[in-house]
Amino acid sequence: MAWVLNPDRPIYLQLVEHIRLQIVSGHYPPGSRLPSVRDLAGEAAVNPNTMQKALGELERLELLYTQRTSGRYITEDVQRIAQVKQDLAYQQIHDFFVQMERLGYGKDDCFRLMEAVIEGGKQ
Amino acid sequence: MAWVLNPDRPIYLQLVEHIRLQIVSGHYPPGSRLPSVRDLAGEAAVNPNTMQKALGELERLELLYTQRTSGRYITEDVQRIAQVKQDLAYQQIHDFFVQMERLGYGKDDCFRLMEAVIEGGKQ
Amino acid sequence: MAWVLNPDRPIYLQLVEHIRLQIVSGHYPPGSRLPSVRDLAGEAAVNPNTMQKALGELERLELLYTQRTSGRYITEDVQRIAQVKQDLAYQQIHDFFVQMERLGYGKDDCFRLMEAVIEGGKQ
Amino acid sequence: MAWVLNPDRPIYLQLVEHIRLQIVSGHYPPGSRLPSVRDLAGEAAVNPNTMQKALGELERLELLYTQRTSGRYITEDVQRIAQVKQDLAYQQIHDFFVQMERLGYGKDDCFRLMEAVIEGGKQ
DNA sequence: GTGGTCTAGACCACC
DNA sequence: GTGGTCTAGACCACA
Repeated sequence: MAWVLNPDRPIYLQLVEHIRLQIVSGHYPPGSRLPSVRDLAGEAAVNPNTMQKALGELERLELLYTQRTSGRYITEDVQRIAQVKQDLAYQQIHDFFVQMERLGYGKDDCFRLMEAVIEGGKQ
Repeated sequence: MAWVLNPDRPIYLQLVEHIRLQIVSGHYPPGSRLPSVRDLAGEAAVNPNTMQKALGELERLELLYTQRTSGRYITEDVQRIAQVKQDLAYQQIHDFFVQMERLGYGKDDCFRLMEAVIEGGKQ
Repeated sequence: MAWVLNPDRPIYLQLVEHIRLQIVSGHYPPGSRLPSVRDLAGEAAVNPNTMQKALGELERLELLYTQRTSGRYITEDVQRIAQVKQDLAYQQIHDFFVQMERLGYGKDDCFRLMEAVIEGGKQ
Repeated sequence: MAWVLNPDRPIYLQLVEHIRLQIVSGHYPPGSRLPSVRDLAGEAAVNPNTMQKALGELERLELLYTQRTSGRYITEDVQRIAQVKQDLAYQQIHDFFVQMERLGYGKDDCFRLMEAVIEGGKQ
C-alpha cells in the first residue's frame, strides 16, 4: 500500500494508522525489524522528525519496541497485536452501526442488507 | 442533528449530505415544505449561495423539487427516497467491508464479530 | 524553585519532573491555568518545542489538559494528582531502601538511623 | 556488583564510590589486601591513572593504606569504616527527607508511608 | 550506521 | 493571543 497522506489531518497520525495497519494485518510480522526512521521518512516523503513522532506513538501503543543501537522492531507479543486488531475492528463495527442507525436501519436491517450486498456481488 | 461543518471539505457537499440524511431518515417527510434558502442558510450559518448550491444538487438527485411560486418541497416519490436511502446503506456496507478486509477480516468474520459486539453491548 | 537544567539528561524529562513537582506539591493548584508554552519556555530558557514535548508528557500522565484556544490547565482531578504524588513518594522510599540495603542496612536499621538523624538535628 | 560507569560524571569519583561501598558493606573486609592498581583498572576498564587517583582519594578518606612493599590494604580501623558507613547512611537519609519534603511530606509522613510500603511488599 | 534530543523558525486553526 | 504541527538541520551516544 502506498503512502497516501492528506495534508488536512496531522501527518503523524496518518503515519501511525498506516503502520498500525501493516502490523495488525501481518504485513510487518511480529519480531521483524522496521526500516530505519530515515528510510521510512524517505519512503513516506516526510521529515524524519515527523516519522519519529509517529513511531513514538506506536511504541506507546506497545506495537513497537526500540533496540537502542540496532533499530526498531515489531513487538513479539502477538496477543497485543491481536488485541489492537480487535479494537480496530470493533471501532469499525461500532461506527458502521451508528451510520446505519442514522439512516434509519436497525442492527437486524444491517445483517439483511449485508446479505443482499453479498448476493448482489456474486451475480 | 446539529449542523457540524468541517472547513476542510467543501461546505456545500456537507450540506447536501446533511439534508439528504434528514430526508431519507424521514425527519423531513415526503411532500413536506422545506424552509426558505435564507432560513436554512441562517440555521447552518453559511452563505445563502452555498445553501442554494446544495439544494440545487439535491434537486438533481430528485430528492427535492421547486414549486415556482411557493418554495421547495421534498419529493413525494417515496420510491426515489427509498432508492437513495438504499444506495447510501450499500455504500456504508461496501466501505465497511473494505476497511475490515484491510484489517484482515473476511465477510464471514464481519458477521461473527458483529454478533460479538451486539452480545457485548447487551451485557 | 528555579529552573536548574542539567545538559547531561534529556531536558524535556527534567521539565516534566520539575512541573510535576509543582503540581503535586500544590504550587500549581488543581484547575489553575498554566502559563503559555512560549512563556514557560522563556522562563526555563529552552526552545518552545522542548517545553511542548514536556507538556505533552504531562498530558499523557493526565496531570494537564488542553483547552484548545485558551491554554493549558492543571487537572481538576485531585485524586489523580494524589495518585501521582503517592507514586512518586513510593518510588523515593523504594530507592532509599535499596541504597541503604547496599550499605548493609536493613529496613529496621533505616528507622533507627532516621530517628537518630532527627534527634541530631534538634540539638 | 559490576563496574557501571557513567561517562557524564568524573570517572574517578564513581570508582571511589564503588570501592567505598565494597568496603563499608564488608565485601572487602578490614585488613584485606586490595588487588593491584593495574588489575583493578583492568577489571573496571579504566586507565590505571584514573584508578590510581581513586585509590589516592580513598587513602585520604583513611579507608585504605599503602604498605610500601606489598601493596594496598583496607584499613583495620573498623571504627573509621563504621564512621564512613554512617556518614553515607546519614547522607542518604538527609537526601530522602529533602526529596519527600519537596513532595510535601513531613518527617512523620515519611515514617507512615514507609510502613505502608513495607506492609504492601509483604502481601 | 542506529535512535534520541534539541533548536530555530514557520504555518495553521481557533477565538 | 492560544496550542498544534511540520520542516530543516544539528549534535550526541552507542556499537
